[in-house]
Amino acid sequence: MAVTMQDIARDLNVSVVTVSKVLRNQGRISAVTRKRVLRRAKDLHYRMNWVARSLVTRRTYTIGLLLPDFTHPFFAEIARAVAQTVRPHGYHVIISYSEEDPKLEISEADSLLARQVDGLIIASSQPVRRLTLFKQIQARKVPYVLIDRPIAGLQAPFVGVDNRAIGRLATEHLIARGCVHIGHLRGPDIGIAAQRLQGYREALANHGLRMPTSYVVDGGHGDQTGYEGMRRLLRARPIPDGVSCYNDPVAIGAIKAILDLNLKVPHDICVVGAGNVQYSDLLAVPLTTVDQGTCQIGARAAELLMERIGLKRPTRSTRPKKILILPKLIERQSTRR
Amino acid sequence: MAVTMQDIARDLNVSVVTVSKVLRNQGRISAVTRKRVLRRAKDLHYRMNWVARSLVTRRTYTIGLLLPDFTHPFFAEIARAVAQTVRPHGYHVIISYSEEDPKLEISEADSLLARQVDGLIIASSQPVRRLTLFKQIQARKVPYVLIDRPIAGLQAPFVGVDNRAIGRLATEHLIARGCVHIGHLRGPDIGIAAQRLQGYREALANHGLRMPTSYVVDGGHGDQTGYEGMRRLLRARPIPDGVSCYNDPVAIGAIKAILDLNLKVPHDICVVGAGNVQYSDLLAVPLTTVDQGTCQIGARAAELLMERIGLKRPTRSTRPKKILILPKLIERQSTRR
DNA sequence: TTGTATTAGGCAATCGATTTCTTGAATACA
DNA sequence: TGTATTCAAGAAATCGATTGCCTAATACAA
Repeated sequence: MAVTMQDIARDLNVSVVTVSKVLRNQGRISAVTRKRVLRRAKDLHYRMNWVARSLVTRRTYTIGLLLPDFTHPFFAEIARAVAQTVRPHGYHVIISYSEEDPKLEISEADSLLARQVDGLIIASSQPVRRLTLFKQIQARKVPYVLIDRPIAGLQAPFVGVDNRAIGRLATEHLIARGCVHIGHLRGPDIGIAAQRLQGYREALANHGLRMPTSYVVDGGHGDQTGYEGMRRLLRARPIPDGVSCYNDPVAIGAIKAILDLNLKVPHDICVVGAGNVQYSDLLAVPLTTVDQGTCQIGARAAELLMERIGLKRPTRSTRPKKILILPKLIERQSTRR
Repeated sequence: MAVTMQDIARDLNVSVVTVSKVLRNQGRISAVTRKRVLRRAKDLHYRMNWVARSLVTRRTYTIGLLLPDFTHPFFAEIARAVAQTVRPHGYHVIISYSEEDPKLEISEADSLLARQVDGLIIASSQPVRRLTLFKQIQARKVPYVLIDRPIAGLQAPFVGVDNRAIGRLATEHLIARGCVHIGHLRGPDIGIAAQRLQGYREALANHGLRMPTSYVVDGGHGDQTGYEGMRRLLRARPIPDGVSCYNDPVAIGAIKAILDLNLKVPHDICVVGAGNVQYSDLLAVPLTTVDQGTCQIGARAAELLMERIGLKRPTRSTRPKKILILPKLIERQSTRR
């Protein structure tokens, strides 16, 4: 059986209350008693039972992190940043993943709440306009922060990257590198992909450029689909001399397609990805990409959550913060000419 | 305030005990009462308070996963496999990472134990012969399983990959592909790297081959060091026509070095990595590698832990299991000729 | 001397469940 | 009819802490 405060109290002929107070540095305790308690606690290798404490304080010092998939480097890095940020506050992170399944996401969220987590960070895969999950969480008055994927029509704190800026940055970089026929391999995802596409268009517009509609092609979200998308894009005339891609895997697929046609990257065609995934610099042609500040997303989200957990009274007054991380262009081989 | 069993009991004029029994499907309860309780619970959106339950049952249905770094795809995948495996048992996973810092690892383990986790899975970064951490855990009688890195002199369940087999498989594959001058870029890590090196030597010996000592070169553990290692290896005479590498990043660096000298992979030199990291097939030359069954490691470790948590009496009788996952060769471009 | 503060520490209730033991009523059996 | 058995439900103790209020002792001021 583990050592409890009772054991210490009994040994020292004091009450558990006294022990508890000493161990929390709280209340008025004489130096002598304090020393005795501390001493005995150390001797017995006493460790607090956090479950018991949590029951009465209603704080578990645990947050839930609900992601679609933490194998993906993007989410893995977020997880690390979150864990790192909350650690100094004495918090731990319970992970959970939904595999992009809205039902599973709800049941996992439920189960995290049952464990009395003090807060939640969610990259939700709920379909648009399905707010039940969030309403439930709100009803339980558990603070939460959304990340990566904003939910339309929801008043909730959010941390994500500025996807329009990503599209803009990538495209402007191509323009700066002298590309004049700039295509875009767009992604499948409605929200994010659409915004990156919009950024692409904005950049063009800002520079008074117009591209044929055949320059925007669906590139899916993986290297396979990126490859196929690029094949299609390469049939456009004039052949593009620059491509901005929905994400890195798509860009990698695109580069393959280009090389397979005996064209050169970046000599004939420049390629920009987005995401700055690990190993981006180990590829056939190291990929210029837009870094989406993954660490920052995790860290800011965690900070925001800590803040909201901190204030007991959920201040209805202030509107929930939305934080947009500014992406940053990372130039590598694939556009350097 | 959240709904408790009390609320249900009061509403129905029954005792909490009855409610508790119904909700756990335990004890003798009449169909009528059961229905009433269930009904009311649903109406009030009752959710169990797991903290309270844990206090008395001494089960938190939570395990701790202590890794050096879960940003690394290897560990990320293990984390996923673990979470997936324990989910059906009603378990959740608290993650913690040590950043390869033994001190931090100890304090994190401590803090996980204070949270009353039911078990621990650890990829430890304790230096050799420092068993204090594990002795501590054992003293608390919390089941644990080591993964990836075995700890010498410790009687503890372990799940990892057979590293000798990795070296052997890689090298035998090169032999099968007709390579006759086979080098090895070894890693820095004493335990694992040494075993892979040994596997390399075994394979050669099994086929009656002998290589000059200059064929074994330190390749570090990243692509940068792998690049440099390969440069050195390329100065050996005769120039190797096959290289087995400590891990994938090293192999990727090696391929770069080879290509930079205007040699062709696999035509002039075959390269085999180890680890089968994500994106291995997106590289300049898709990399033949030895898959180390990452998922399996996580899954088996989790199963083992569930098993040990299951039996109340820690059976001292059976010696702790050591499970070695058999690696598997994945052939891609870099050796296909 | 009396009254008021201050200090050190403990009592009892509480958090929200589970567990063990009882109890009273209904039913079965002799 | 009397006794044994079964059944549904509850009382009380418990898990290991925290919290608010109380008390006794000492110090200080009037």
